[in-house]
Amino acid sequence: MSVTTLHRPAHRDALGLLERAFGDGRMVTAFGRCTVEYDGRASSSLGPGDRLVICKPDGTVLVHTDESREPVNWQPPGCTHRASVRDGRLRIRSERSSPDERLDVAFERLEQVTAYEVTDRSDLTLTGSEEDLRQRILDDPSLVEPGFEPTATERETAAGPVDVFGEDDAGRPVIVELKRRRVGPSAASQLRRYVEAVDAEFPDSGVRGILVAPSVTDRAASLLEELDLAFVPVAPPEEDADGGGE
Amino acid sequence: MSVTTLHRPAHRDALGLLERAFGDGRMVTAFGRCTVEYDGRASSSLGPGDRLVICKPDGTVLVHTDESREPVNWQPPGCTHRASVRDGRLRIRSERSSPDERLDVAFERLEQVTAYEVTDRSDLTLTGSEEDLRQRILDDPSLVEPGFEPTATERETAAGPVDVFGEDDAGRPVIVELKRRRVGPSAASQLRRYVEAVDAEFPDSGVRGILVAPSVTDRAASLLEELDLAFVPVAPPEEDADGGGE
DNA sequence: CATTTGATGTCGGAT
DNA sequence: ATCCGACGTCAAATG
Repeated sequence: MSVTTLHRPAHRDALGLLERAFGDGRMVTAFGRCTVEYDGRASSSLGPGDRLVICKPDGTVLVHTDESREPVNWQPPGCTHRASVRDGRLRIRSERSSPDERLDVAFERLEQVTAYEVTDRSDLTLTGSEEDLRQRILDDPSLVEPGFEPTATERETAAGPVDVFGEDDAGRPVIVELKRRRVGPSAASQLRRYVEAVDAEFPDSGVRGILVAPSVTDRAASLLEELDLAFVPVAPPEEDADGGGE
Repeated sequence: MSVTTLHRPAHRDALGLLERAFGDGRMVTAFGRCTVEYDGRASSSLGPGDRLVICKPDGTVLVHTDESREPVNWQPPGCTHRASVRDGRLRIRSERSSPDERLDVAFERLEQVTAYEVTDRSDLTLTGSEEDLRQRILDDPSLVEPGFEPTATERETAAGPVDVFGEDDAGRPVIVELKRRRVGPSAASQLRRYVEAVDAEFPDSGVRGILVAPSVTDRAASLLEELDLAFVPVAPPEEDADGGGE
């Protein structure tokens, strides 16, 4: 059976299903009125309300309300779940160490508990990432500027790895920092740190820094100018402009 | 009825439930073997597999596998969901504009569909945030250094708002940058931008920058030294050190 | 709207 | 394990 559901279960029955599901690696959802306590990197307390709780076999817990993409409370992968009944409430506790963190959900009313068998899986293929932008630059370095010649990607510097490293037509070292979307001041600072690091490696070589992104904010533009860094606009990856459909 | 569940429903029945649930603002979960296509800020394609799909009345869609805290695909709040049946598959489409984004889930096997009525809600109270750290500093400025006197929080500068602004015992302007956890080089850069901005406001006033955080990485430490910025360690917010019984 | 920054960010990769 | 930067980051506060 791929899905097992209990509707308004007795605690005893819900507990049994949860323990079996946790034991054999099934994913679980529980819905009902509950409170949630979290303690770890921070601490939080959530009063009674209707929430959907998801427990994954990898140790993840998600507590979702009917709003927002983000869970109101959660536990990351690697935790261990336990279910129990105390004070007439069904409880789900999920813990981990390093860092020590603990999440407690206590249901005062449990509407439904479901266990899912997840067998099939496929991988996601994503396009439009910074990696794609780098590939575009490597395919056509003149997108950065005529005469630019990439010599390395992810080149290590004292300030961290540089996206694309190369030389301009005058033989000067060029550091290219890629961003897939409009950037703020922090990207300029980041680029500047790289330039300084490489400048220390090759004193007086005239190291240049070029930020490649769709666009920059005003503040970032000022900062780039002040730091003597260049900005090269690149169009964001083409939408499949297939007006399509309907 | 607070929860409505259909087990291995006919498409027609599932469609009806989805349309009703979308119409009257209920939250929905659907589990089964499906493919997912996304196009918007990036594009992605997800082959057939077992996933839990959550549609919220605020326009959120989450597609979860049995691993990871993060949905493998999603749509943020503000989208509009529609359900349909085409090519013998139950489909859920969620779209929004600005930016134009579209998510399509197509079930080739639908194990269960559930609609939830979410009524109750409470607010989360969280402690241990940067805001808490600021409050601690303001309560006891000597945590930064003896003689430090805060004069403003979120003080505006050309580089953005400064966490805590004040004066040291010699009357020099002090910029305090707070971080709730161990910091890397970017925090040092950020602080440096603030210092430069304030230095431009008060030339030759000897503006100082102090980073307050639990700890810093080696690279950040070097950078701080190089930039002539100070670091003051603060213990992370106390865990309720109630060793507590097992 | 756009900008900026924090987050229990999470995640993946490299050391 | 720590460090580092990307992310379809998200979400809130602010102009």
